[in-house]
Amino acid sequence: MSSAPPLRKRRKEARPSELLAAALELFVEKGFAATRLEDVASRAGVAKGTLYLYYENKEALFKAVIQEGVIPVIVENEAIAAQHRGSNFDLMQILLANWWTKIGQTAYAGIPKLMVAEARNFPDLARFYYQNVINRGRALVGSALLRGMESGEFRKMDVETTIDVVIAPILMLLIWRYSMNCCENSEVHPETYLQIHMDLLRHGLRGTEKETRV
Amino acid sequence: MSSAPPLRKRRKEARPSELLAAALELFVEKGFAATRLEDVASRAGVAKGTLYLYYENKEALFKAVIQEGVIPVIVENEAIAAQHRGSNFDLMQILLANWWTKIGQTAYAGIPKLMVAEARNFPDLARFYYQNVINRGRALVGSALLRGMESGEFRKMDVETTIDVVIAPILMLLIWRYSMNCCENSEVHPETYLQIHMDLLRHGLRGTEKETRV
Amino acid sequence: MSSAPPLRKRRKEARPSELLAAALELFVEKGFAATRLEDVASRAGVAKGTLYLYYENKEALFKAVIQEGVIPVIVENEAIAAQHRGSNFDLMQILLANWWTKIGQTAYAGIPKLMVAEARNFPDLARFYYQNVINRGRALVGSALLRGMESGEFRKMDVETTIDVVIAPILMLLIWRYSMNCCENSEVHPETYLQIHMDLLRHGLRGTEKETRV
Amino acid sequence: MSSAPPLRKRRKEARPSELLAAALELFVEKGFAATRLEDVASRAGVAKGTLYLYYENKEALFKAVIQEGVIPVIVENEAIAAQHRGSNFDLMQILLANWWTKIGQTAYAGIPKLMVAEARNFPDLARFYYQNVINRGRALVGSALLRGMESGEFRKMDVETTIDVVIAPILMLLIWRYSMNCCENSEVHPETYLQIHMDLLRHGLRGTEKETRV
DNA sequence: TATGAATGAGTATTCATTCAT
DNA sequence: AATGAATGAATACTCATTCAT
Repeated sequence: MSSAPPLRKRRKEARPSELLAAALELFVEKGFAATRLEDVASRAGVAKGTLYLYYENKEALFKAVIQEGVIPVIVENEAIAAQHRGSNFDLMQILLANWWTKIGQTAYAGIPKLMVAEARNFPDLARFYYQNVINRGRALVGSALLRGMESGEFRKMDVETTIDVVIAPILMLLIWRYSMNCCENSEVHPETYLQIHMDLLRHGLRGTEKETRV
Repeated sequence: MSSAPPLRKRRKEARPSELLAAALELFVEKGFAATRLEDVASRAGVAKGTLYLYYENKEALFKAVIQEGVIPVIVENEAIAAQHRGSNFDLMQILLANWWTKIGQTAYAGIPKLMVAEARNFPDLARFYYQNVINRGRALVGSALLRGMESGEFRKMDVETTIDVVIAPILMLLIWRYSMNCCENSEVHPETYLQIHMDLLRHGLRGTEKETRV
Repeated sequence: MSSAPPLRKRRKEARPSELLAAALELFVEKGFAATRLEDVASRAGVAKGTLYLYYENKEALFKAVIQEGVIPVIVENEAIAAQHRGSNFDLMQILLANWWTKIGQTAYAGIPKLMVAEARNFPDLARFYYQNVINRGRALVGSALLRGMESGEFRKMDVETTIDVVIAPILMLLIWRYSMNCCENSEVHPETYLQIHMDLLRHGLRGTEKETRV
Repeated sequence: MSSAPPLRKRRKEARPSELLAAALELFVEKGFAATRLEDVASRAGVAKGTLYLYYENKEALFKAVIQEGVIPVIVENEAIAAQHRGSNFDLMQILLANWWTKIGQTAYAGIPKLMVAEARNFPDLARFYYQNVINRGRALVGSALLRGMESGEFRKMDVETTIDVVIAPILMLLIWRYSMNCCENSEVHPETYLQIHMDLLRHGLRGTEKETRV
């Protein structure tokens, strides 16, 4: 009780992240449409109306979840990529590792499945996510692939399409976990999965020796 | 049995599949929750109440859609695999081609996204789908991979996990198409995509020359 | 039970007017915004959802009330005016008498006050009412005034403004009854009120003898 | 007491009228129910909670607005009438002119419509308004009419009812302005309107020459 | 069989009011 | 006195399901 800020204030500052955490959990668990804001509020320990003091509506809440949770990782990865020198395949591994740590192993891991499931019904959200997450993520992979192809580290392929093929298993890993996990034997070991994916890619993307020499 | 059966009877017998077709389209387009049974009925040319003569409720209709949808193609592919001799990579290409023709290019293409989106809400349906579609699909890929590894055509890897990595981009192609397609530049060219996927796999799975010789 | 139409059908045909009557009562009693559709429905003896089978939403219900109740009287009066020959003051008396019988002495009498009270908050409704009721009512009075001025029956005055002055006491009579009626001694005797209004108008509008002769 | 009192104190004492002014504007603009107390507070430059230090609740605020609004003008007109000698029609014109200046051309002009719209919901307020404003206003007009009839300046008519007929267009002018003004061509020119009203009255009320002589 | 009229549970959002600071 | 964070009651509208015809 010495010099702590008043309780009211302390709570006010903590509210947004408490609300975002509760919203993330419920969105991931039940989907966007099926999540009741009253449940979000009560999980965060406040009343329904309080939520509206911080977020204008359900969509704004969702966007905030994405904004706070996912975009920072994209930004981090953009910085990593900008500084990186050397093997482009190594870069992709580093980006993946960071993404896995910050997203794949956290509560945010449920977001890709959430987006896939709700995109059609909430085009605004889909567009927001597409522009702020997907597009930027694709750009990261794309530039690594492009530079690798130019340097001879990778074979020459259609870059835009290759991006999607490269990303797909990574997304699918999470989508799987948050959809079909009901079925017992569907337990994938993520680290093994990612390792095999990258292993296949290493061989699959590799330029011919001739090209590499050049 | 000379001419076609009387119209009314034909109609009556055709009802279930007409309803399923209408339901598939709408479920795929809007998702389960957002699909109105009235719309399903009117697209099938009947009144709302009629639907309930054939399916107990919305959930039963959904299950019927899924169950009718995909299994026949699995059966076909199982026959193809049983007869196949020679390169296991070729076999995988053949299975994929058949699957693409029968599923990927038809209205059933929307089912994977639908299952992913709704699995959590319909655990027993998810289990059904898992056992009858996913497991059998995985088994097909798995035996091709296994035989390929044994023959030296493929490198040795953890088979179960590799199955998932191999399948993931194929599923993701469809999931993508039925979720994020709202966003302009997300136009993937499926044939190119699949070709690159198989191309990466060909190189990625290939056994070392040494092993192959053995 | 001889040849009566089935109960269901009979009720279906009666619904709209039952709903409109209930809506009129409640709108007039509580105002548009404060009227709960659930109350309208239950006063009409149906459930909330049933209302939506007949009227798309609250505003549509309101417009229907006006359409069914008020506009026909306007139409009648337009027909009366079209056929009328002779004194324009007499015409105004006839129009007023009809309006008083069909509106002023029925449940629709509450509508002017309703519109005045809610117009600002529901501009769509206001516009609808203005165009379909007020404008046409003003036109009726306006053409009587104009012809009367041309024939010398009335003095020459600014017609558009005179219309409003002539109509005002008539509207105010109803507005008064549905607002300040709470106060005991505010009991106006409508027939006397209207008679005095017309009496004042008769003298007030009268052309000079000179003009009349012309 | 030389200079103005300290700012803070002046502020405090000015609060109530600042709040009433803000409330009047908003009540008139949006109606009672649609006015948000937060908007009233912020227009008056205080926080929401502050409002409750001065007025117990929304209803109390509304009552205060009405009570402060109009009575002073009634008092003025009562004084004018008490002193007046000569033509009773002239007196009515003078009273109207004063009322128009002090009410019709100020923010108070919105009060009649406000009272009409809300009287049903606030019966005791309506009674207050009736007794303190309407009744006293009617009495002013009534005594002018009565004396005019006695002197032969006006025809003999039912005084109580004539009062209402005479007042109606004046009230309606303001009611109109604050309700249906949304609709384009409903632009009334107030001065013309009032002039025509008084003009009609002058002729309408006039006693027969015979009577006048007596 | 087939219809479609009727039902009523379920939810995002607003805002008057309270009260800890 | 003044603030503004927190509360929770209140309501339009949708749609799966039922059942009289």
